[in-house]
Amino acid sequence: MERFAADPNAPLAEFLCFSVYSAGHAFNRLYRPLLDELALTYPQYLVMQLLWSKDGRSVKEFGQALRLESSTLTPLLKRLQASGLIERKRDADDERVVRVHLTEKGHALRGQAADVPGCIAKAIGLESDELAKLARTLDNLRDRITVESENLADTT
Amino acid sequence: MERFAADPNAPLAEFLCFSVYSAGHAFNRLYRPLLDELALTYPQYLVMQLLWSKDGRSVKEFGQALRLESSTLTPLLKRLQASGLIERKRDADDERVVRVHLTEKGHALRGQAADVPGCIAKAIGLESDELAKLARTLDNLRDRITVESENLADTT
DNA sequence: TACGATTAAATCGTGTACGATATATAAAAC
DNA sequence: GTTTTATATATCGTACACGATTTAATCGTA
Repeated sequence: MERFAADPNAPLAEFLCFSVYSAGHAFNRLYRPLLDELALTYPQYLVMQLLWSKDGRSVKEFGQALRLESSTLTPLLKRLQASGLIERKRDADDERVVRVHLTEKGHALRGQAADVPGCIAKAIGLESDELAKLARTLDNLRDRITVESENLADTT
Repeated sequence: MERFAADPNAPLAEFLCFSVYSAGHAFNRLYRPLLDELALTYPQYLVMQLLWSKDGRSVKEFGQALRLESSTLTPLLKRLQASGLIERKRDADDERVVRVHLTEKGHALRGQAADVPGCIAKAIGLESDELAKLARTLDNLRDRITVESENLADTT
């Protein structure tokens, strides 16, 4: 392997990686108390969002949209099925494909989830312009989210 | 729970969350082939970095630096101990505290890891100025990382 | 049309991550 | 000085997340 240790940007790059890593955890902790009320995890919530926008997606489509492998999605979808929110059926035209459909209960959950995006937006507390800039410093964002996350947890 | 669904930033906020979430995965996939050569995971690598900069840290200090809980760190540190890279000892002055020290092997790994930051910096491909702006769009960053990650995996 | 190659999911093993809880030690309060 | 409180790790159960591999179905092409 080549050596790039002399690159002066090397430490900054690693700081950025850690910022993303820890910001991800912070977001997860922010979502958790909201999604607990829906008995969903964050990845499950993402799957439900996709289904609410378009029903009958294949496992592959979820993988492309969420950048996840079938080894992650298959167990996740089975858990959503066990919760009674979705059904999984082999495609009649192509038996390799598994298509996911919302149940009554899955449709009904949509109303309950309507609050979530607004709560997140409020917790993040950014204007549309700033969102487009994607948070000038992820570290500051992470800290703010952590505080908001704790506040949300307190009032729940 | 209050309703904020009318907030026009709500969808943007959720997009940002997903950007961070998926960028985190992308970084992980970028690091994996590099860290495989060291037989480390990314969180284990972070712990080693902290130890290389200052030995004898407590579990709590790792938790504060990495924003992780003891329920995450304890098993992780036990695995590093099982690999022979670190030792865990109760602090003599305060028996509640567990302090972590590098072994010979742990010290030696530092040299092997010297390449990693430069490889990451190169893969991300940003100047110092841009790093300070923290990637104007995390989605673009994620895509670039994914490509670089695949390239790295090919040549390994 | 047969058969090798490709594709879509599923399975398996390992390693995070967390909240809730437990345990042991130390500090504080009385 | 004992009892309460706080602190530092550890344990447990659940759920991602991945790479490697497997299985089954479809496609390509000779």
